[in-house]
Amino acid sequence: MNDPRLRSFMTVSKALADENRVRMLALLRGHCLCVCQIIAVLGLAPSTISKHLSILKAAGLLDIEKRGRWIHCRLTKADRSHPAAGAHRWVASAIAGSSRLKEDRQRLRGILKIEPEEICRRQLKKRRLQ
Amino acid sequence: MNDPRLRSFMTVSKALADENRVRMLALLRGHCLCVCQIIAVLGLAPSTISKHLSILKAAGLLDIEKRGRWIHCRLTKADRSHPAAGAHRWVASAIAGSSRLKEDRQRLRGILKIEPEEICRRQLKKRRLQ
DNA sequence: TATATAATTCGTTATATGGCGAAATATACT
DNA sequence: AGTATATTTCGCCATATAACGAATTATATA
Repeated sequence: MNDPRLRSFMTVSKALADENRVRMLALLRGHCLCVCQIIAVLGLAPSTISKHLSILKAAGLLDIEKRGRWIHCRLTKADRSHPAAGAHRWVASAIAGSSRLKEDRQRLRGILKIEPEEICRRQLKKRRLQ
Repeated sequence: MNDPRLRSFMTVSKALADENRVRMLALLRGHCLCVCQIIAVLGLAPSTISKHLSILKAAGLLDIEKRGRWIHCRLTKADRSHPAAGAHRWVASAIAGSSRLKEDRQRLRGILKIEPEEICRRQLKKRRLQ
């Protein structure tokens, strides 16, 4: 079965079928974020976040840009023919008004006031204590 | 956590995260079908199809109408504010051109030429042989 | 009322998925 | 070159999900 159209659709729909990944997409709406910032907002292990990001990237829902040791993520813009484009529109309209995502945005505002270096330092310290 | 907006979105996105359920939605685009017809096209066990249908219904993606012993399914139309409405639009645009779904439509054309009673009779006979 | 039957529910099994921590990788800094 | 560190990969475990067949339910028909 070689059906690229259906397969890429399924990759996107499966990517959207996890609440934490949807939270990530919501965070990235309007922001380009460093992985450590996403970790800080969602409160999941770095390895977990990393896996989620790779799933979203494979689905064409976000782009990853490497800047030295830091990795920055942003929602994809281009290619209206790819399922991901329509998915972004759907997600944006469907999740408007979610209280949980609102809390995430609130937490993000706090995070954005701190330097990324400081965020990473705190996460490292926290992990060493455990 | 009481977040109806996000919860209903997740119910829909999880409903879309299975290939066989997407096949069902594609079949129902433009047709109102009996459960036995869907079984005949997809070739899955009745109990499996039934479970998938209940998931799609719970997500607000299809309506079920009981006509005697037969149950007819159709895509939902109403309520543009529900995530399901946007989902229908996204799915329709994203899966256009899938070869697998085209094959399903082809098979459906054959099925639609047979009386539903005859379909059920054949399925019953087949199951009894096993 | 008894039987046939379209569909569902239930119980079981196999596979997929999400989560973590430890180890590995890659890049900056000394 | 060697060390620190941001992120990823890997291996493991727990849970979720999809599939089936058997038993059940609900409706039509004899």
